[in-house]
Amino acid sequence: MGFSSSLSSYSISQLEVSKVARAIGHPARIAILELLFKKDCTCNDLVSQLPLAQSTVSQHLKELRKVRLIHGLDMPPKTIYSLNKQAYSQVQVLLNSFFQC
Amino acid sequence: MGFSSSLSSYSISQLEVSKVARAIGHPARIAILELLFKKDCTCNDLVSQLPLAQSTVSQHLKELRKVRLIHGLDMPPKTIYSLNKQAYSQVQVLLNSFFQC
DNA sequence: TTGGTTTATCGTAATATTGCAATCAATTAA
DNA sequence: TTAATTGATTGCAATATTACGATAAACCAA
Repeated sequence: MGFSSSLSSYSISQLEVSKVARAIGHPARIAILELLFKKDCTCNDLVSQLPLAQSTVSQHLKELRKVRLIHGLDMPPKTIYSLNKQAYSQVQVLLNSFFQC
Repeated sequence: MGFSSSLSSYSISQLEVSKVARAIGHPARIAILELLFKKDCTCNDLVSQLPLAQSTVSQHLKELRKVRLIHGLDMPPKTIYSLNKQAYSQVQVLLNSFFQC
């Protein structure tokens, strides 16, 4: 990222909050989280409900996995994606505590 | 943004959540919000507490103003920045309702 | 008036993000 | 085996973001 050179100037919690915020900072990723909240999906399931190409959706899934908001179960050639409910509520708590004080 | 061509494919609330998430998706902007939570500041006040040039801080302030998380009171040549506490708690509610269901 | 202070904006460069088509690897179906 | 399906990855282009210095506008102090 553009600020990687002065990463150390920010606190762990500032970095953490901004990292998850950035991860959900795209409408497609919000849409993916909402769809996965309803039920587990394969990548193709998601592609058919989003205005994006398969490779693009796969990329967004990768971003969400990177911050552990979702979980991919490998069943080749399929991957079953699901919400990581634990991480999900941790993020909820994290954002809440940021906005609380 | 890169997804502006298919903006209409997303719901208002998906766009809204992702927009505020993106606004707080940078550690400098998180730091600014935290500093403004403690007390109102001028741009220079913030510059002296951040590892960034004045023009960069001004740019971040503009982003935060764009989503109305902060408020700028013009007292030329100074501008007094403060949290927009109302918008702040609206964002809190917005994110909570997203994570709730 | 002149000089200092403050902050927004402009110009520019470096980097990151987003999106797609094409392809590859791994599996299943025929 | 051969063909089809699935999804990750690669390569690439377009655009957005981040950061800085320089500058301009608006005010105050001397």
